[in-house]
Amino acid sequence: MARAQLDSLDYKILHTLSSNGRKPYLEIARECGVSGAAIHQRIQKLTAMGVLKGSECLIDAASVGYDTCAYIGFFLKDPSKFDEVVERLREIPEVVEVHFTTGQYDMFIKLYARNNDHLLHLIHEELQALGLARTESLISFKEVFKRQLPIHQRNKD
Amino acid sequence: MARAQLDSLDYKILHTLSSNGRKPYLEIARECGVSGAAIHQRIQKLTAMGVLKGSECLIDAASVGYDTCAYIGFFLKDPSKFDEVVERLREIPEVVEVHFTTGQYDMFIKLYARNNDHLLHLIHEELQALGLARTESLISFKEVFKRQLPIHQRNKD
DNA sequence: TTTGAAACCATGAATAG
DNA sequence: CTATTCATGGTTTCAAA
Repeated sequence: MARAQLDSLDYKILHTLSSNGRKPYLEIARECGVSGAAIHQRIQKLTAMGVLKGSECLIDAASVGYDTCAYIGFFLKDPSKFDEVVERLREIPEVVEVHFTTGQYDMFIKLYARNNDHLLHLIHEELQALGLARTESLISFKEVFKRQLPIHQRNKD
Repeated sequence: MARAQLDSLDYKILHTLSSNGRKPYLEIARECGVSGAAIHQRIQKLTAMGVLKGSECLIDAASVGYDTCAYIGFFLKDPSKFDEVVERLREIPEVVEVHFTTGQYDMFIKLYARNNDHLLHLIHEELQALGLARTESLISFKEVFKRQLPIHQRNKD
């Protein structure tokens, strides 16, 4: 997706919703000095353009039983199987991000596991079966912070 | 945060909101066969417990001018300055995640940049000034997918 | 957990700038 | 093409039980 042509009201809406996905449109409208219907129409436009891709709640991982977060980089034994590997990664619910990267690895993923045993299980039973070579894991023992992209009123070109 | 004691209604609520942060409470209530007030009270409880930590909208990074996503691992020259470094990373808006990790690095961060030049600027001007040794960058040229933690009705112990 | 009531909000149509 | 007003029905929220 290319850079979208957005004005300052669009940015204000995105900035607002990025920190509170449930903020009422009317409240945003009051903060921006426009009508509620205007916000509603902008949000429909941003969604249709693919700039806004839904909303989700933030859940504390440890509270729901995921104590381990890890990043794993790897090369594939058979690089022609990229797409197939992606599809199989999609079926492993613990895998929450998949990137194609430059340099050090072919692919780089983020996953959550219940504990270290579960992580080992995921790596040995689920991931190795996909045909990986040279796997490297990086275990996060503390996520110090996590936040959204910076959305400015006016982004410079 | 330790594992919370949650029942299946709590999990159903989290699962529902994790894919649609704006779903009306009454609609969730109908799907779960309880009153709207019950959902409202559960969400207040989950929020007070720290299980639910707000909600945010999903924004397409490229549409708002961020074409480059990178992960950077590094060691600190002076490991006693962890906390100070975290505070300074917090002031760099492009840095969206900070982890303390085992093994390969002291710290591991995720950031977004407008383009490769901007990434280079961030690394050389902003990050190096924090006192880093042995930095390694990993540039994602495609985020194949990104999704939420798996939330099941019933998580096994 | 439920009900019920008041306040509030989302949504779309029609209209005006 | 985008914003506004307005009407309708749905939603949030709180107190009381």
